[in-house]
Amino acid sequence: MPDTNKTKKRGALATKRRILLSAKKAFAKKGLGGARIDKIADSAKANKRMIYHYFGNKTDLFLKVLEDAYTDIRYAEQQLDLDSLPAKEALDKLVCFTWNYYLANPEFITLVNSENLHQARHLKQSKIIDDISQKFVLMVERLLKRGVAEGVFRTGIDPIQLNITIAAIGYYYLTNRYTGSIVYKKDLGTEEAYEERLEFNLTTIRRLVHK
Amino acid sequence: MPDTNKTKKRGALATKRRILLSAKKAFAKKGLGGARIDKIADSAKANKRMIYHYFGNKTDLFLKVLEDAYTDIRYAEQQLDLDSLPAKEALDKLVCFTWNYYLANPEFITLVNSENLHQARHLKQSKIIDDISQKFVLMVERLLKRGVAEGVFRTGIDPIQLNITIAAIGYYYLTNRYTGSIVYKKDLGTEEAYEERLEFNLTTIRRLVHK
DNA sequence: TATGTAAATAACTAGATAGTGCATTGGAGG
DNA sequence: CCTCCAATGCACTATCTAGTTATTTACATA
Repeated sequence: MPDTNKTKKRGALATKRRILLSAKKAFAKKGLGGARIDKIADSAKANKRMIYHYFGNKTDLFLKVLEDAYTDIRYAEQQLDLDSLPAKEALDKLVCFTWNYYLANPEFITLVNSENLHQARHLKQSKIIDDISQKFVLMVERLLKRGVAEGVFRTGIDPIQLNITIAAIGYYYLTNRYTGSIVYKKDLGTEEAYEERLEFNLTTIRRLVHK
Repeated sequence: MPDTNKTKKRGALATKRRILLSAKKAFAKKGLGGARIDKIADSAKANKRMIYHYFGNKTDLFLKVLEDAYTDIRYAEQQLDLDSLPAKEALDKLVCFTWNYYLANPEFITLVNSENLHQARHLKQSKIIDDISQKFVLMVERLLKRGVAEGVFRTGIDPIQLNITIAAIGYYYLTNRYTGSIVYKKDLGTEEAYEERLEFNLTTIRRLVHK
């Protein structure tokens, strides 16, 4: 019988998954440089040797974690099915989704931050990122065109700049809420503060595209 | 003759300055965890011992670098003299200034990023941040009120949310331009790309406050 | 010129840290 | 039951790192 590849001799796949999950947490919390291989192995209830066995080295492990993070968010975006909604509602939905995704998956933000600190050195080598990104950009492009056709969006909006802006107003708030809470002398990390911010972001984007 | 405290026996003040400058570069490039005390000492053309002599330890040095970075930007903002301009022009000026400051002082961004990764643990202990931040928040508050009085801004805009948004749309673009260039298959780091982004940001904020 | 003191240096320590060589184990196929 | 190999475990290394101890050097003042 050939190997089913579902579970090898001794839970190989499960071990791999545990390592990836622990690595994601560690890299998100401490960055590539700050995360420790020994601690990742421990918290994955695996042996350090397995990390090198399955992933080669620390930076390869980091790349894999990063690729998975991008794959996950891009997949979730595709499930939004924006094409079946009126443009205005679709855009609102995208803004809400982006915000809620960041909130529910804080590792995504800090992983991306860490990679940008390294000037995307690892992601540049990735062979899967191009594919999954393209669909996402096209989706927003279609949405903008449709909004113009429906007569609710103005013309001439660059989809890339819009995408970046939607990400920025959520992402920045969440990454910088710690220093922000000190500078503005207000706890930006409460449930009410989050709701207030989402409302403000919806206004910002609606006004940006409005005719 | 008592010590003038300008330059002690052997360039103490100059050594301190060189250490701070090197530390700023190192922390900005690698983060608190990634920066190396030995390398900071070397590139400051100082001895490692001097770092401990003048700054105590690594985290204290980091806090000092961070405090200086905040002091610098808040000081520069005060020089804008927004109160003497019509509200609309003043707001444009603030958006441009923020963008150009980030562009000209990339260390500021990465230092703040690093501190947020640590949940502002160090800045919380700072005794000077509160003071310098307050003036800044009040400045934007006055600007918004004046814009309403002049009849050019709508009412009910939260100055904190506006501040955060102005920072976000510049800051996020610049920190994430590396992964962004891959995702959007477009070099976001060119001079033209920067000009395009600033233009877009001005539009975003103008539309956000517009009556 | 002598002297006290701050500035600077070098060598060291104790503990981490990424990565490896090699032995062991356990389960699937024969 | 046996055999084989992927999965696992353990101990080791070479290097690095924050922080320290002990010492020397240079200058301002008397």
